[in-house]
Amino acid sequence: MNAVFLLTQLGTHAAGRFAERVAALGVTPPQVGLLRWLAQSPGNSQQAMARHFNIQPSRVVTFVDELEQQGLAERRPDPADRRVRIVELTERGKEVMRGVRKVMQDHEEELLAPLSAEERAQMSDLLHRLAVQAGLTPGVHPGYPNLPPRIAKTT
Amino acid sequence: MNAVFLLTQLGTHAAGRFAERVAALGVTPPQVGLLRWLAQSPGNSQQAMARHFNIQPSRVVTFVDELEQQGLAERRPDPADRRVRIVELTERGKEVMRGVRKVMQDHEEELLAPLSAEERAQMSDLLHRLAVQAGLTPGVHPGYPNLPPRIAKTT
DNA sequence: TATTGTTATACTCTATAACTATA
DNA sequence: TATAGTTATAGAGTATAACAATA
Repeated sequence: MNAVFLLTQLGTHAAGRFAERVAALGVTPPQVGLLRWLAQSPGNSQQAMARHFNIQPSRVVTFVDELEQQGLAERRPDPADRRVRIVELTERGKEVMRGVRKVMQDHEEELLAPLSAEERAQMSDLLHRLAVQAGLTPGVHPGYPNLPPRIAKTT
Repeated sequence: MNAVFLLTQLGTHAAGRFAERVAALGVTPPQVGLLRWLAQSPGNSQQAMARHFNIQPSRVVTFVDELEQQGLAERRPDPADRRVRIVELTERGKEVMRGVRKVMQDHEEELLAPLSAEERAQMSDLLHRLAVQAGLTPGVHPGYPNLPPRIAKTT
């Protein structure tokens, strides 16, 4: 079987397994992406979030609504510009993030189980070079925006 | 960046690029999966298709309807059992398949461009071992069934 | 009774555009 | 006039269950 199809197959499989694991923490993979960014780069507006993940502002509203309902994040007014809402992790959000980090480790260990430490390093190196050439943003899953050009009707 | 996240990122990216490429042929990635199977294992029923791709029979109906409307496949009655419909590629379907094979080559070449022949072999080997351990079915993209355990609402 | 294919229905995910409140 | 956030609406994708024809 060719390498790129294997890559796609494994990537999809890995995403599915990850979804199963984080479901135990009560969050979805897209939410995990947002939480990780909120943890790493605090003090950003919803607009900044939309730009970073390359999604529509209206989707950000939905995501942040969800996180707020689950008590994982909060909207805070920006004193400098009353149009802007700063999004921040709550204590509970930070706690979930600790769980997410653990899940990521277990997930990695499960999927790479058949490889030696040396082979894992090899793999990382090869994948990293492909990612750079493909122009992927580190830490941002490409599944966010309108990636798959959905339709292809001939008629 | 960890290897498994890179794998997921690249897999999703690769799937998106592939979708763009086959769109030029008037088909979607799921359709390509079906067409490939129809080409390789002719004479199968819709039920067999549902089992092979691990999808609902009702989805098969939709898929085959589409392929039939685009003139790429046809339903034929099974002489032995009048409940069964055999699905077959049309001439036009076979022609599209030739285009698909070309697209797959170009796609592979584009994504693996940064790697030498030796590194590609290495990569294939590593990925193959991961795929075997993950229990993936060769040639079947795991994106078909109800893979992502969609919801994770806490409330 | 069981199975093949089909239809009907509902629910999630996402894109677009119109709207508000501020600047 | 432009921007941040919001609301409303519509479309694709998919799961489920009920159904007709045949075994």
